[in-house]
Order: sequence, then C-alpha cells, then structure tokens
Amino acid sequence: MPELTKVFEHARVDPKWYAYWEEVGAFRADPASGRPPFSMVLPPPNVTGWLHIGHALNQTLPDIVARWKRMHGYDVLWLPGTDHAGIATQNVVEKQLAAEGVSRHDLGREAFEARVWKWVEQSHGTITSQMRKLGSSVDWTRERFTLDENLSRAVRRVFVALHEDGLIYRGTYLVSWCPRCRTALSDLEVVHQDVKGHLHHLRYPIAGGGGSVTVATTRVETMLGDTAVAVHPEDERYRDLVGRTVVLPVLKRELPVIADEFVDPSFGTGAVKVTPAHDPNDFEMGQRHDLPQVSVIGEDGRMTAEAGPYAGRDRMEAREALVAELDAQGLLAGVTDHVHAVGHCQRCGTVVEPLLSTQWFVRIKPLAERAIDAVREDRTTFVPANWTRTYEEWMTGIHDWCISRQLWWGHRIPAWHCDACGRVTVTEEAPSACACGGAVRQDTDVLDTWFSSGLWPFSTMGWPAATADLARYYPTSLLITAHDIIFFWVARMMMLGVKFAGDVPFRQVYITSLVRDAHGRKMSKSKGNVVDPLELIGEIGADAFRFTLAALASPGMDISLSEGRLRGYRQFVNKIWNASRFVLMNLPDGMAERPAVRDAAGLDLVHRWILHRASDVSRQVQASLEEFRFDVAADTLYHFCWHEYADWYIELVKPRLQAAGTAGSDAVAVLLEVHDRILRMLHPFMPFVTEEIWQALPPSGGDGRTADGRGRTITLAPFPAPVEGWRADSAVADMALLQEIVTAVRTVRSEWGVPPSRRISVVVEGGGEDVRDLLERCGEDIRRLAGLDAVECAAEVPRAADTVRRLVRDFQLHVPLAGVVDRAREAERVGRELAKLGRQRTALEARLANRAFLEKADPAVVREARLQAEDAARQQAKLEQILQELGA
RNA sequence: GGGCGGUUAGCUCAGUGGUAGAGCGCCGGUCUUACACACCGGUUGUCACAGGUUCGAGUCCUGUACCGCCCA
Repeated sequence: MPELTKVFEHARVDPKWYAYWEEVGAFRADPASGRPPFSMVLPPPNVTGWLHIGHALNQTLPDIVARWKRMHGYDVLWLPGTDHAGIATQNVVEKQLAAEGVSRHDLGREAFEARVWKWVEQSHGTITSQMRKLGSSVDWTRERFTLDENLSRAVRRVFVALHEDGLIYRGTYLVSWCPRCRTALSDLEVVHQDVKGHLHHLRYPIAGGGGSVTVATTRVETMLGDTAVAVHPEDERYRDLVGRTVVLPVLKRELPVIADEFVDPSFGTGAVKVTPAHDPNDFEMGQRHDLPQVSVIGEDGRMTAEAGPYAGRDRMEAREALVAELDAQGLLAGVTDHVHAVGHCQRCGTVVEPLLSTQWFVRIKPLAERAIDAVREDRTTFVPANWTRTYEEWMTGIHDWCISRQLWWGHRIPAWHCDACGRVTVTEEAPSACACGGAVRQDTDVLDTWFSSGLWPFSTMGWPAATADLARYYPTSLLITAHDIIFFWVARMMMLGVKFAGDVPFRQVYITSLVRDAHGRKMSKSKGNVVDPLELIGEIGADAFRFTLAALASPGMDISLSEGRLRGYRQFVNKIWNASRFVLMNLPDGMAERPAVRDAAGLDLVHRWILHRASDVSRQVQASLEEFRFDVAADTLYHFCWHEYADWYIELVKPRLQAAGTAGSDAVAVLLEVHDRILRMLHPFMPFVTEEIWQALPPSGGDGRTADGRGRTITLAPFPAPVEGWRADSAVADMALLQEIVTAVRTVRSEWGVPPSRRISVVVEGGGEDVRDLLERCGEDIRRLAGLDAVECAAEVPRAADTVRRLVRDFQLHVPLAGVVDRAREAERVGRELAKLGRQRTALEARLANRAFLEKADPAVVREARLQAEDAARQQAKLEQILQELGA
C-alpha cells in the first residue's frame, strides 16, 4: 500500500486485485483438489452489447455465494459464458446495417454471419471487461459460448435424439410470426400488450336472402380469410341459421354457419367469423369442422393473392380500406372502442401475425412431466419457494414449442431435405446423399436460442462426452437468476437436463428480483431512467455498488436503486477503509507476523466484549447467507462494523494501544484479530477494498497464505467461524451499561450546549455494585468518551440548583453545569419523560390486570411484563422526586 | 378471467404473535490527532382500510381499495 489516502480510491485499487486473482488462479475450479465441490453456471448474457443493472445483480449475488463457499474450503466452479442470442443479436447487427443503408440480403448469408461474428467479438469483450470490473469470480478457463463447437455438437445430439424419440416433429400449424423479423416465434417470445382499438361489427348477408348475421372483429382484414361463421349450439337466436350459408362480403365466398361450443354467446352478437389461417382459436375450430384454411396475409405482412382486390397491400392499410368499403356497402353495422391484448414481437415490437407455416416443434408434454416431478420430489427447490407454483402451473399448461427460426444467426437445424424424393434426413453430421440417392441440402432454418441455452449446465461441461467436470460438478449446486426467464430458461434447462444429463441441472434455484429505478419504476430506454452499472461503479466503486445490491436484495421484492442507499454504502466502504488506516497506523513498527490473541478470560472487558460480538456476528452472517438473506447479512455487518466496532471499540482501544506491557500487546492482538475477521466476513460483499487492506496486514499462520505466494489472497482465506471460548455475556452486559452512561452524559451536554472542549464532572448516585465496579474498571474510558474530568460514585449527592440530574436504569447522574441550566426547561423535559413512562406503565399494568393474560401467556412474557412494570414504577417515583426538587 | 407480490418514518426498505426498526434526509452542536464520504445528540409513524381469530395482531384469517408483475 504505497500511501494511505483519506478516501478509498477504488479506481486505482480494484483492477490491480482482479488481475492478481486471475494470475494466482484463485477462481479456478480443480476437480483433483479433493475438496468438496460447489458449482454454479452463470446465466450467459446475450452478446447484444453490454451488461445492464439486472446482470449486475445476477452476478453480484452468485459472486457473494462463490466467494463465501470458496472461503469455506469448497472447490468452487462458477462457469461463465455468453449466449449467441439468435434473434436479438441478428436484430442488433441488422440495425447497424440499416444505418449504413444495406440489408442482410444485400450481404448474403455468409457475409452477414461474418459481420455478426465481428460484432460478437466486440460485445464479448465489453461484457467480460464489465464482469472483471464488477469482481465476478468466475473460472475464465472454462468460459463458453453457445456457438462453441462442443456446445453445437450437444445441440445436434439433442435435436437428433428428440427427433428419434418422436419428440421433435415438423408440420404446418398456426405459429406466431413477426413480419419484420421474418421469422416464426415461440409463444414466449410474443409479448401481449393492451392496445386501444376498435371492434367492428360486420354484416354478413344470409345466402338466398333473409337478412344478415352480424359478427364482430378487431382485425377486419382477416375477414378475407374467413371460411365459416360460428354460433354456440344452444344459442336460440341462431338455431335456424346453423347449416345455412352466408355470403362473405367483398369476395362473395359462401360460408357455412357452424355450431361450436367454443363460441361465447354473451360476447358481441354471439356469432363469430372463423378464420382458421389467422387465429389460434379459429384454427382449432377449423380442425374440428374440417374447414378450409385461407391465408390472406403473407410472411411480409402484406395481403396475399387470396385477398383479391386487396392483394399486395399492407395488412394495416388493408384494414382501413376494407372498413371504408364495407361502410360504403352498408355492411358496417357499427364501430365500438375496444381495448384488447395484441401480441408484439419481444425483440422488435412489431405486431405479431398468426400465420400458417411449416416449422419444427418439440412435443413438450412428456419432457415437462418429468421436469415437474423433479420439483415435486424436491430434487430441485426454488427460493423463495412460491416460485415453485409459477413453475408448475406453466409447465402443466405448456404448449408445443416452435423451435425453428427463419434467421441467419444460430445453430442450423441438422435436417437435410432431398429434392428428389422429398424425404428429410435428421442426423448429427451432414449426409452425403439421401437414402434414395438424391442430393440433399440442409434446412436453412436455425434453432431458437433457448434450445441451446437449455443445455447450458451440461453442454458447457463437455456433454455429450463423459468428462471429469460433468461427473464432479453436475448437477450444479445452485442457480441464481431473475424471475423473467423462469419459463424461457430455467424450465427448459430442467426439461432437457432431466432428459439428457440424467439428473436435474441444479439443486437449488434462487430467483432474484428485478432492479428498478429509485422510485420503483422499471428501467427503460424510453423513460430515460436506465442506470448503467459501469457508470455507477465509476462513481462509487464496485464494492459499494455490490454491497448496495446485496443490502437491497430482500427475497421476493423488486429492488429500487435508491441514490441515498448507494451513497450510504459508499460511505460504509470508506468507513472500512479508514478504520483500516487506523489499524495500520497503530501497528508497532516492523511487525512481521500477527500476534495471537491470548486466552480471552484474561483480557480486558472491552476486548472480551468485541471478541464476543465478532464471534456472534460471524454466526449470524453465516446463518443469513445459508438461507440467501443477503440483505440481512449485509445489514448485520454494516451495523457491527460501523456502530459497534468503529464507534465504540476503536474509540476504546485508542488509549490501550498506547499502553505498555500486556495491555498494549493485548490491544494490538485483539484489534488485528477483529479487523482481520471483519475483512474476511466482508470480502464476499466487497472483494476489492478488503483484499487491498488484508494484503497490508501482517500475516498470520492460519490465514491460508503460503510461502510461494499461491494463496496469498483473502479470497482463499477461511471465512470466520464463531469461537466458543470468546463467549462473554457479562462483558456484553457491562458494555451496555457503559454505553448507557456515556450516552446519557453526551445527551446532557448536547441539550445544554456544553462544548466538547469543556470538561465537566459527573457523580453517580444510587448505583449498585455493578455500577461501582464498572466505574472502577472503566472510569478512564467513560471520562474519555463522555468528555469528563471526573466521574465518581456517592450514596447521596447534595442537591444543587445548577445540577442536571438524569435517570439511568435505577441510578441517577448528577451533572453540575454552572451557569447554563434553566430549571424550568429541565422540568419540562422531565415532565415529558414522566408522561411517556406513565403511558408505558399504564399499558403494562392493564395487561397484568387481565386474568386471561396471566393464565394464557407464556410465563416468561408475564414475568418480563412484571419486571418492566416495576422498573417503570421505580423510575416514575424517582423522576417525580427530581421534578419536585426542580421546584416545579 | 386466473395466479403472484406489495401497501410500515419525508424517501428507499427491514421486521421470527409479546412496548414499532435501519439507511438516507431533517434539526442542533463539533475541524476530538482513522474517516467532514466524519463525530456527538435529537426529531420523525392512525404499520392502506374494514372485519375476524387470540390474553395480545404490523405479524395469522376473511373481505375491500389502490399499485405492480406473470399467465390466458
């Protein structure tokens, strides 16, 4: 440590230590280590740009776990990597091309792919650099990318195996189609948003005269593809109409009127138009009634030749034109405002069109069933547990998964089509020819990105080969990820892991919340409230940023990234820094090794107190981390470090450090011991500052440092364990008393405006043995902390006019303050205290007067209430006396 | 329509049935030799509303209102 600045300089310190950790291989998993394994995979970020604040949370929490487990001696594998993110990445690059005035079609598939690879290199570099700045302790030697050769091989293996099992099929069905991306999407990639639209009521004339039937629709243009009108079979109004035909306006096609239970008689007129080629419900109705499917909208979002006079027009344009035409013909029965959910492309926001299309699908029910069972059998558990239900419900109602995408970026589907016989050959490697001898060409489609992400926990470990990593680290111990990808990712990993890797992919899944802005609003570019994690790290440092995320990460609650909290935790990091400066500045010159703390029983009260507390806190932090209460662990550490260790212990140890003999050496030993434990407990939360300081502390035999330099890092030092021998309940009680006395004096000083420079004196009246004993042992401490030149005990103190008296427990402090005391004001204060005490006493006595309370409440609670009531009564009496003597 | 979560101090949030807490803010005082990103002291509440269970409810149950998310 070249120089000790007053403010922690994260920008100077942080990069140094990350490089060091990598250099000594601190994060490398070692299957041969003989230590127990603990494994996680990082949810691979998309190579679409850079990490956002949500990624920061989803790296900080697992990093805390990884570092904590490592310090407990586990052989930790935290495997990093990135996702090629098919449609998302393709869109990013297409936008860049558009800015240059070219399309991917201008480039052609190969050149386009090359262009994307170039982008991937850049984005990957950005992401990994961000991860290093954040301090993520991943094993870079095992980094993976979903398009790596081995991961691609895993994709082909799984595709072929599912196909052979009959779980992958190809067919023509209604799929969600993005006309802008020009690809099919899975249900999950369609985002439903409420849109204000219009419900158009259209009259379809009944064939052969006799009026018309009115149907309602929000998508008028699809009428051109209608092949029936449907009513509910029990709907009296239309009973006679079933079996007859109506005439489709404009195209003049005759449509049968059918009866189907699906129709809701209470919606609109109770009669609906049926468009099997453009609506999922109508598609099914069409199957039931064997209706023709007429596609009037094409893959480009324009009307097809089937649309007659509207062919070639944009779907939205056609809608307006049709409305006008129908209106002119008197077939528009009315228009009402209507809010309805419209599907939009998750990646580009375009309104999705349900289209008939030939695609590859995964028959998912059989896979889902096993994945549901795995969770029911607790082979995988969710934290918080209520996500289990969300998972189960979605898995239960799951639909087949459309996995083919008409993109150029991704894993090519391992299927080869024969031009001669039309047969499709599905194999891992390209066949030289079709079985019939005909030439084959590979399917041009690629797979849904999530198909490869679904294999991530085992494909990254070498599957399908039986590797040592797979044997040792699979199933992984824990997955930490956000709730918005439970369906996309967690569910798919479960299904595919159970099916192909022989077991669940992870034993526990901790679901994190979303990070929102300071006022709980979702961050979005359009709102302009997006917080860039790198910017924040630049401002407050990675340590403070991480600590903030941990402190705010209470389970099940979204995180509001409040500026106040961020600033507060930056100050906390600085507090740790300065407490460390204090420790380092007070070490004897040339201390080569840390002295051991001698038997606690022989130590001074303040040492026994802080050792007891340090031990207690390590127990609490351990317990909190075990149940993923990062917030509670952070809070415990914050309070202990700042408000016990820094505020009290450091102040109390100052004079002791100057003392000669054992008093001085004890002080150094305990101070170093506790400080070292604090650093180690804080390390998982704030890795950089703790390493910086720890490296400057004199080493100790047991802290994991070895002669060759390997292991000379706090990252591999043991996480502090509680020490039974440090238990000192009496020291804790004595300290509480000391703090009460000091605080009472400080309050008097503050209230009467006594400047810190002015020494005053205090006489304690009526104190018991414990008080006298404390004054004897710690009189000097009390004088220092309260700014006194004398503090003594007396059985009876003569009353004096300018003496302020304060009640502490059952004794009182007499503080002579010549010339500043206003008796009336003091009487007012005592009066307020008395009133408060009276309220407390009344409430307690009311409880004690209640027979039911005495009979049914826990005896300990009753006893406690009694003691409190007695205390209150005693204090009341004394305060009344004080008040009286004040002359009020 | 189904499901999940939330409503606690000015703000952001903890809170295991037993007298309401933290950080930030606010008010007053301090450059006390680790830290002014500090120190000392103080202030701050119909725990959304209405019922119920209980000796006792912020905490458990039911309902209502509002906010948010997911699914259809």
